[in-house]
Amino acid sequence: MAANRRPTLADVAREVGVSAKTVSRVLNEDGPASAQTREQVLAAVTKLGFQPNLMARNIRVGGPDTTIGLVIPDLANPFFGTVARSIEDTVRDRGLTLLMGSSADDPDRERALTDKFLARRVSILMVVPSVGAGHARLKTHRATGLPIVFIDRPGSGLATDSVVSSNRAGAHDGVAHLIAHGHQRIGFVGDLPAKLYTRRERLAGYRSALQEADIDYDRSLVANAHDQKGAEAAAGQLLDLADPPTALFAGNNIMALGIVAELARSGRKHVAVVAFDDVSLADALEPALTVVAQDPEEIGRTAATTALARLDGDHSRARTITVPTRLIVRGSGEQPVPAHT
Amino acid sequence: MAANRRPTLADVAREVGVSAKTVSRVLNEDGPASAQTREQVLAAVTKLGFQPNLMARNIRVGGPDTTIGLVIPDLANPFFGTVARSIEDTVRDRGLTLLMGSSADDPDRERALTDKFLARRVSILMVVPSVGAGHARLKTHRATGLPIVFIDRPGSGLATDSVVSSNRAGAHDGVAHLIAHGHQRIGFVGDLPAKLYTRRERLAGYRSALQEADIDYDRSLVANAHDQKGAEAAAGQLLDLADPPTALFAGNNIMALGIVAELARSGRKHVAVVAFDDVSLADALEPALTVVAQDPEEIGRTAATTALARLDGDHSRARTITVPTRLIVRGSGEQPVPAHT
DNA sequence: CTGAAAGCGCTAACAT
DNA sequence: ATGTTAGCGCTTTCAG
Repeated sequence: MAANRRPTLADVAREVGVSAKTVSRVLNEDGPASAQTREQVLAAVTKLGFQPNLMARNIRVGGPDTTIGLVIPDLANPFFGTVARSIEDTVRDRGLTLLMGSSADDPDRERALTDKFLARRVSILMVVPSVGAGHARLKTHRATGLPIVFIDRPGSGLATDSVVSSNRAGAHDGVAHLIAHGHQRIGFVGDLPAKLYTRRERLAGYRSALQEADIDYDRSLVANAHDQKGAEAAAGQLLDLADPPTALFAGNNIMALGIVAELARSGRKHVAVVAFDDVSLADALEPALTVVAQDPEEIGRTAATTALARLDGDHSRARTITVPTRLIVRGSGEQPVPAHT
Repeated sequence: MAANRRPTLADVAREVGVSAKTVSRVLNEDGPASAQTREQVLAAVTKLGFQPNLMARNIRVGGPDTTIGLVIPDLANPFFGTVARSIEDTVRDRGLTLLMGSSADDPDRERALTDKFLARRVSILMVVPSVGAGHARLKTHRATGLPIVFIDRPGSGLATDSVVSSNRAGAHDGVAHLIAHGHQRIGFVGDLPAKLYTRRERLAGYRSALQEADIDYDRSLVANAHDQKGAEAAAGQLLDLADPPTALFAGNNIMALGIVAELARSGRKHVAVVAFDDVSLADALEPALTVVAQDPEEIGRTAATTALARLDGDHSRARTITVPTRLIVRGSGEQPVPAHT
């Protein structure tokens, strides 16, 4: 039961009676090899169960490792999970493997993860940056040719590619939809921290829609939370105001879950709702949930193709690519405004 | 703009005027070092932006790499995403990093991923095995001491640890709940392929509940699908039967989404539903969705602790650990049975 | 077509 | 407290 040593190139070479380099040649289809040696080598490889050590190979070749480092806030969040799958699908035929981790939106954890990825010499680094994480230290890595792409939010202190949703326009459209259906007092439930890029942008879209309709911005209608339970509480508080909102706008998918759960729990079916980001079962709710849908597949695909282009020598200026959102009207935005008393 | 070479240990050593080994010692807190050299080294490290090459280190040290290889069917599926996050949380303080990939339940893709992970000398291999993927070839890796854990389903051809839900008992309880509320014709919408372990087990639980209640098993009430759209169609077909079911049991979370969507779309609110695996917004549906909840956090945690124990020298027999499910009654299982005509 | 030697970046095992 | 040598498993380079 002792841990057997794994076979190495040299073991295979010895078995066949050739040099290590010959085995290497056969396996990598580098240089020529006689049909006979090829077969012998392949047979020995199977017999010994040899699998080349990719780390050793990489070390010698010197280039980056065939991995992509990906930092997202939460592996369990389906939005980021979908982004990740899309990235994977896009890079698969390039032979790249995903190294992943959750930052929990904590800059220290983000940094720990990126450092690990850099120490592993990833080919590409992709990060959903946390508030408070500086990225200036990544400059030297950019200089070595490492493509860095920020996803969902731009990074800070580093000019590099980023891929974001049309947060401001999307939120504007969602709120305008509510206004078009007669709502004047519209609550905003956003995620925390308040400085989060997506929250700021979406709040800006919310405000611009209000302004367009000559509705005064009322700070007391803006609430915050950082998880579903918090969003439930935030929604409840807004609706308990003396002059409560008749409609709510959810700043992201988790906030949407909280708002919908709270309305269902408390039986407030008359409150109109529009959410930023689609959620499953939105269709099956009563009323069905109107959303500003993001396109996580496209976000992932864009991030990946951008990074691959950089890897292939694209030296053009850093870009911020905005992936459009789409208002999907399903009904919850049209809940009637209560008659004035 | 030329790709600068990254600094190496030797560069740092040269900068300070010491040997490479000394730098190594300082960085790894191996052996002693005078306060002065330590400081000089650290300064040089910062100045040059040196980051040790983990691959080179690993190759020299010879042990496995500090990574965990994790193969799941779909990075975007929140069930597996939650399992992954739980694994990550459990191994974080051991310094292990996740190497992940989606198999799409395709044995070839599963194999390609595991091979890549093995070539990277992962410390632990965790796989949600696909139907048709043989695992006998992993035996030699087990023999070298590599912990292998199968998640959600047992592997085939290899005696190793696995962590699964109490599929059979859970499905039994869910179906029994429907029977207790008067349902006699209960449809089963399961995922594909039919040979999938979880599907078989859950179907067995369904059948045992029927049998317990002396209800004949009717094959025509069993439908299959492999995605949400398919589940919608499958549910529709079952309900269009001449003698349709009055209740449906969903074989997993995706099937649940399909069934609920179809019932909402077609306005068949009278059909009772119980789903295997919880879904978000289940609470907010009308009626709220009764589920047999799995515990993905516990599954991930158990898989991780089991693997870590193996890494720490636990040589006891391979175990299959069953994580209990829990029936969460929310209402959808109590939809009344239509009066007989 | 094949092999020998050198070296990738790092650390183990001895020196000193 | 520090340095030297060797070598991890592989590939590059240069000879044959």
